[in-house]
Amino acid sequence: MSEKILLIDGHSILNRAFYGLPDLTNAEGKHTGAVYGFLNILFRILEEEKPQYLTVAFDLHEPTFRHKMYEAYKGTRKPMPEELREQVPLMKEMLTAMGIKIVSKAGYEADDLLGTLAVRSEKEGMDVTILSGDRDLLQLATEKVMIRLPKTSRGKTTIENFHAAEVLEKYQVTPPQIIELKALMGDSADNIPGIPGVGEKTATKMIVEFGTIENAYVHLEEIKPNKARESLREHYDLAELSKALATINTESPLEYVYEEARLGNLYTPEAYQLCKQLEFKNFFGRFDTSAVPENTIEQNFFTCSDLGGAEALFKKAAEKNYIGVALLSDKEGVYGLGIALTKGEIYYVPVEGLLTGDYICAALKEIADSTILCSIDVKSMLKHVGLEDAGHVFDTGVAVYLLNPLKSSYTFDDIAREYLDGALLPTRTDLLGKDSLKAAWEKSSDGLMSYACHLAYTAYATREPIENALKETEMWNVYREIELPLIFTLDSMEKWGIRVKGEELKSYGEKLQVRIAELEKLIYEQAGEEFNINSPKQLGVILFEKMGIPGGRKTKTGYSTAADILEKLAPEQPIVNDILEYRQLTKLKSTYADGLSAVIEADGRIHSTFNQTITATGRISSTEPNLQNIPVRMELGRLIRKVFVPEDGYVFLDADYSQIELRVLAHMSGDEKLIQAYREAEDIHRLTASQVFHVPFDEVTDLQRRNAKAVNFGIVYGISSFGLSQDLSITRKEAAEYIEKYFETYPKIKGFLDGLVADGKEKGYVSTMLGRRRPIPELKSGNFMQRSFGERVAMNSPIQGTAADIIKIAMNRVYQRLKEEGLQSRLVLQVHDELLIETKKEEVETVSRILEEEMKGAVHLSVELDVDMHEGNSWYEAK
DNA sequence: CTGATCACG
DNA sequence: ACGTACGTGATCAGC
Repeated sequence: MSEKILLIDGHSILNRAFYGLPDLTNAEGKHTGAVYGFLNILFRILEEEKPQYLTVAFDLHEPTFRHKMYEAYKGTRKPMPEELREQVPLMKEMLTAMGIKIVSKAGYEADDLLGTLAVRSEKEGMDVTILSGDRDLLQLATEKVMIRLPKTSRGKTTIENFHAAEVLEKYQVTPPQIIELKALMGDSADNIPGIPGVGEKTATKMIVEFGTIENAYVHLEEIKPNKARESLREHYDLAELSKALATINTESPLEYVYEEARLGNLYTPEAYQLCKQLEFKNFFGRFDTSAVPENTIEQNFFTCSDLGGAEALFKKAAEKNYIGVALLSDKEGVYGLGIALTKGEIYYVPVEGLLTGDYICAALKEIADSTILCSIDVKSMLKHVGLEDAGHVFDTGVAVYLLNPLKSSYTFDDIAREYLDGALLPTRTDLLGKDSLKAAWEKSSDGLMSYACHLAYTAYATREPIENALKETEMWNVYREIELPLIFTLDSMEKWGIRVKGEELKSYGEKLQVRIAELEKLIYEQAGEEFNINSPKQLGVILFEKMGIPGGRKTKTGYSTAADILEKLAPEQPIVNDILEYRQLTKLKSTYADGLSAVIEADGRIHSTFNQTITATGRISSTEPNLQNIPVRMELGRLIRKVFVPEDGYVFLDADYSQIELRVLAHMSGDEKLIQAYREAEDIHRLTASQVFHVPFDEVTDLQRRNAKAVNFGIVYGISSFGLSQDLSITRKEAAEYIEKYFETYPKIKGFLDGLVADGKEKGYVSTMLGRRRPIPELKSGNFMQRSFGERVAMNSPIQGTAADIIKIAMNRVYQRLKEEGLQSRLVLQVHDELLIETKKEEVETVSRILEEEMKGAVHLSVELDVDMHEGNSWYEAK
């Protein structure tokens, strides 16, 4: 087995990664996307190829021979965007840290070095793989030299591979003839002028026929298209120049020692540090961190495992103005407590012997009377410590979420790095590995102690800078008035949970199963074979190949079998309808009937988790299970809501805002016509239709109303004619006309939306009415698709986010009033614009008044906030 | 572990 | 020319 060398075209791959990926930045604002993408593809290729040698070639930023020749011909190369330029040294630093050989040479391009090394290595008897984004390199392909060209389409990277044979197959010419082809066609990206009037087709024909440009000149008179012949005759100098430009020099005088390029351990401590700095979390797992020296503060950690010591510690803690705490706990119990009294006095109190979880939690509650507990996750602490006053806690996680709601998680090492001057703390995985808290506790691991202390330290040390940041960004009010109290509201909802009739859920599932089995049989009969209906891949083959339904194709992995596609393609096919019904039923069974059954707890209730730090817009989300997507639109699914019932002696009161987002739009835009519409109309979609289509209110057709409704939605989503046309199955042109008419009807809306985009571009973020921000880095992207996305987000986020702020205010007030007025009724669910209260029967009147007052009065807008309310003995009845 | 699909607002 | 509606989470297939 011969040895293998991997040669990488550094700039070219970095370039691909830069344009193919969203613009990532780390906490310091350093651009990292290209480096990340480069590493991703590097790791992938290494795993596939397993080479013994590896070298990355870079251009130097000095003009090379080939540049000079070209620049003499015309101008200079186009500049590299700054966001990419700054990543070049970073990339080299990373490669060096990983012990990877880098080559570059004054006067030579990376291409030349790659070509030179490829030729040399092949002579040494090696297999060669060249990774580049540049098709020019194809001239180097042989039987032993493979060129790999990564292509990113729709976010997914596929790689095209070329030995000499594949080049011939795809381009009809040999690899050396690629040079001739390029020279004739030209390549604006590579600054090769080419022959005017000669494109890919003509060039290929000429080279296939004559082999080389020189030979083509010999046979000039035989060249077919007259235009090409004359152009060629006229531009012989250009052909010569182009050929020289396109030719890769395979004999560069490069000093190169193979041993220096031998692949060793890439996952060095230096590389790990760099990955941490750049926040490449996905790569952390690749490093063996056991031997990595950490920048630690551990010398200040003390364990306090005796009762007397703990007492003294708690007493001291109670005298501080604020302390950092980390209660290590899960559903099953409490494992320990980290306490930071100052930046240097950090203690760990394990649950052990006389120091029980209950004791520690009781102590914490008492301490909170006289000091502020700063924690990265207050809600998890509330599960065990019955605090009631938001004034006595500081939630680092929620605060950092407000400052940047785009992150997918808020870990202490991230928070420390961002708010403590780049401090590099070990990660949870560094300290605990893959162990759960419980597992670590059972081992009495030192890691657990260190973990608790690092958490407490971070919460303590970051409080001030984070508080300052909230004030500077004018989000202190949102934090204090909305998010902080919300922690307590959500905690209460989670603790109460919602009662579910397990038996009925089970029989609902069984009922579904009967029909599912019938459908399965029908589908197999029609298909003529048994297959996995749940596999889009298998299903696609059956429908579009075996059964010959026309018009397939859509996704990168094969045919799309999504419901809307199938409905448009073959609404009359019985098998399609059976499949759609099958899909619907299996969804209901697996996600809802079976899924919900599995999470009913011993108290007969489901306790979902409401996450406060997930969404980019400020909404909350619900997990394990998600109670915010229980079916309602279709009757069969809606029936599931019958198993959600109040406790005996209670009923449900369900209250939802009517079109809150459109009302927010009316208010924020200040459009008098839309505001007036809301003051007048019961049915805003019908009124919109009547105004947009200039017909009397009572004569609006169902179709007109439906269209108007879709436009209303579209506006809120960040309108685009394409999106609307998809939704309504109309042409883009028609959709554009609707939108235009809408903007004519409500003249201030367009200005408002344009203003949001302009504002977002200028500031880098957009804001809700209450000051919550969402950064939109995509607005600055050079990529059309990403920038357009940014623009839609700039239009949608302030609206969706303001609505989220409003219902959060309402929830907090409802929760507070139920508590203050000593009522037994309780808030149990929030579904974005809807609140569900498990209401004591005697309190129905009081509670409905509270709901109406607090929901309508949460904020004052120039349109009324309308609330629909229903009472029932199940969620089904109350909705 | 990612993509496709589909449930909700 | 580019290729899309905004925001979520759970499940299943198939690498």
